[in-house]
Amino acid sequence: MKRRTVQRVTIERVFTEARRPLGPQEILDAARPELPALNLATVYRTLRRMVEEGAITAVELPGAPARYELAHVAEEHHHHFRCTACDAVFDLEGCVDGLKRLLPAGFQLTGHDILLIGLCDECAE
Amino acid sequence: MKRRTVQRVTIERVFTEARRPLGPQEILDAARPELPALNLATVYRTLRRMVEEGAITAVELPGAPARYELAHVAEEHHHHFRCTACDAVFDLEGCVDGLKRLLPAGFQLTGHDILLIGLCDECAE
DNA sequence: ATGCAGATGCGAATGCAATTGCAATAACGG
DNA sequence: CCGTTATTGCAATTGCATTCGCATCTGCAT
Repeated sequence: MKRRTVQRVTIERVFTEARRPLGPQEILDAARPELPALNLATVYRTLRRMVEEGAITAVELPGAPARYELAHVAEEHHHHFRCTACDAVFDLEGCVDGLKRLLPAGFQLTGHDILLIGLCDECAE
Repeated sequence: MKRRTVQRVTIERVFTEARRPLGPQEILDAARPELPALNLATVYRTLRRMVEEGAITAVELPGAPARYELAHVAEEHHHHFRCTACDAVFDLEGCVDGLKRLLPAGFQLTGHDILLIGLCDECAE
């Protein structure tokens, strides 16, 4: 039977408060102030569990370990922004047109990823 | 002093003939018919060397090891397509407009990656 | 043809993210 | 409040891509 532990509750709250995709270490850092004993292995176990349950989904990024975001966010088609200074990832709203135009003859398009890169508001100051 | 070995010449030719980004194992597979003794470590060493020399550049992909493409291809701004069936990556020409529109207030845009996903012409048949 | 670095092949080793074994801990139904 | 058993912390382990050590080989200047 599934139990509602402090660790799990805290990790869930970290997600809802962050409002952006988080990596395992980011989650640990965010949770440590309130739960100093939290272990990275527990974070990984909880992430895996939450993915299986469909509570969160993985955000794969080029050349970086995956981040995770709440499933209800992921349901809305959207893309991401990565800050080159603080390495945080943010959700973007909306999409662009004209992707099919890039497709070579005979290729079938089933999906796409767009990643904007630059400085987030905090790092841009 | 730098030497012109069969291994290196073969790897260079594999690149020019492939006309798409290649991963280390793909390079090995493509070269093996003519150079059965070629070793993966040599492929890695050669790739590293070629990156340092500026002959090729790395193509980072979400959730997959990097591929490499000839530098003169990379100089032209372009994006990539990944086939979900054969896992090959292809170069695309052109780009799209309206990316800035996705940017939240205060964020600075310095670059972007676009990856189209689907079936390549061969796998679509 | 010769010699000497540079390059290769091979297996072992590394780095890093992610996972696991296990004893200790704690959630929760009764 | 108890007992069961899921969950945790911790350290050790895995898996995978990539790199390294070193003896051997081979371009290439002489």
